[in-house]
Amino acid sequence: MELKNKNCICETCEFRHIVFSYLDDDGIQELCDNKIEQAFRKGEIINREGEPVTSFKYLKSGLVKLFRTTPSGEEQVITFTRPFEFVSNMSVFSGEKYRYSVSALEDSVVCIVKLSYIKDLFMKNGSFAMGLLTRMAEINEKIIGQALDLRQKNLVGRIAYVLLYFGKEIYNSRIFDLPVSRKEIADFIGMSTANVIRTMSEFKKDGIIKIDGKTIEVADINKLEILSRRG
Amino acid sequence: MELKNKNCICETCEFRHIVFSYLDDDGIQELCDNKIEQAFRKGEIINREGEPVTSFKYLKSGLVKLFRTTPSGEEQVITFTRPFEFVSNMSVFSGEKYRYSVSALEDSVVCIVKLSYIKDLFMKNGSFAMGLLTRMAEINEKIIGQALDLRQKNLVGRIAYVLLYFGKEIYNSRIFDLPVSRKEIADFIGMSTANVIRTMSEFKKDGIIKIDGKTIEVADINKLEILSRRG
DNA sequence: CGCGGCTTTGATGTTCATCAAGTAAAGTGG
DNA sequence: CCACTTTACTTGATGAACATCAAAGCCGCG
Repeated sequence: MELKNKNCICETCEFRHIVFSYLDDDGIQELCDNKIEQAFRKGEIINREGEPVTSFKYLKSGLVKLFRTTPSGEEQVITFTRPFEFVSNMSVFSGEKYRYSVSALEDSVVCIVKLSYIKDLFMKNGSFAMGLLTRMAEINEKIIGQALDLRQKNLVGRIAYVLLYFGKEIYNSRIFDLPVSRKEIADFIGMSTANVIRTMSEFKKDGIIKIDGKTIEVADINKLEILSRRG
Repeated sequence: MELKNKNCICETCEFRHIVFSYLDDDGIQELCDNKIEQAFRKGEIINREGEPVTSFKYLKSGLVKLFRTTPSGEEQVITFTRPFEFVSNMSVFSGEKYRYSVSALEDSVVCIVKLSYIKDLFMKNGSFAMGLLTRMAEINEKIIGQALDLRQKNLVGRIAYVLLYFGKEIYNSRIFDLPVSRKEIADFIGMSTANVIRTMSEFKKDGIIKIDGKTIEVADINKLEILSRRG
């Protein structure tokens, strides 16, 4: 976990157009002064459920998972997010403690902004506030929609859905390396690890996907989509 | 579906302290001028999934359910909400169309505010914006948390959870009339109607609850809570 | 009064979790 | 770099949990 307070490069950050599109150059400069970047290696925890929220964070690069731990000690994976989706989630404003944990699935860089600064900005700059609200709304809709999508499907449908999700939403490629273990997929779709593996093996036997360890190749996307829909 | 553009009584509306606590008297007066009240009878649709969002709505009195319809035509119930939780949900800012349908489970009154007015207010009044964001965040956390809670439980645990939810969160009473059919409970917890009924009958047999049609009395809340936790 | 929808219960079958045992892979310390 | 340990993965067999089907009773409503 390495801390680098780089020279300010926010002016050219591609993020600017997504999150802070309503800030002028002075505003961006000020943001920069209140921001640090932090790098996390694969597997490291970025936020821990229950700990106080002290800053506003967003993912600059990498891939993370949101999850929570049930009273009985099992992990529930809530969703996976790429850059341009916030890491802090709504916990920032809705409470003083993180509702979910966040960990890095790939090496990731997180921008960390003083919470008081973001709140101040939010109060003063209506456009910024509107942009932030809209973005947060989208993220929540995604999480809720995913949960509902999965809920209505059976095992086969859920596996197909997840594979399509990684292929289309996360990697935008027919071939990709799964960033998660089979168990994490199980924790995401709410099924047992053994059955996740079994179902993936069957997809392989049926020529729908090819598997080599973590590497997945979608061989028959049509069939996968049918399975996802009908599941 | 009856429309009444009452004389303005927003100054004394208990809502004021929840949603619009950061508006002064002039602000409230203005809000009133941009608002109408609409009454819905039990069973009526307030918002329909897929239709354009034209106004900002919140529940003044009554009880509603949020739901969506799956491609195969089944209903998925997302959550139930009482007054002080918004009806519009995040759809208002995150997209032009409603993501979910909303219908009245009891006779309900909805306040309808011009969307452009709310957006304008949001832009100009930072405190209002902050209050709104916080509230919306809470609602989303509730929905997501409920979905995750239910996901980790088995049939028995889910039924126990739902009964406790109605008793504690919705009615705050040991005896209450279920505002939903058995099928709607099934659509909420993601189990079959037959098994919802069966499980409730077993709770009755075991003396955990008493059932008389829609009327439920929680006889042994301890046992119910244990079942909910262990389920 | 009769129809349709909601409720109830039993019987049956499918789906999925669990257990177990073995293999591969990945980290760990010498 | 190798032996060791641990963790992830895989597959089969078994049983539990749950859906589905069916038939009957109930209730509200036109």
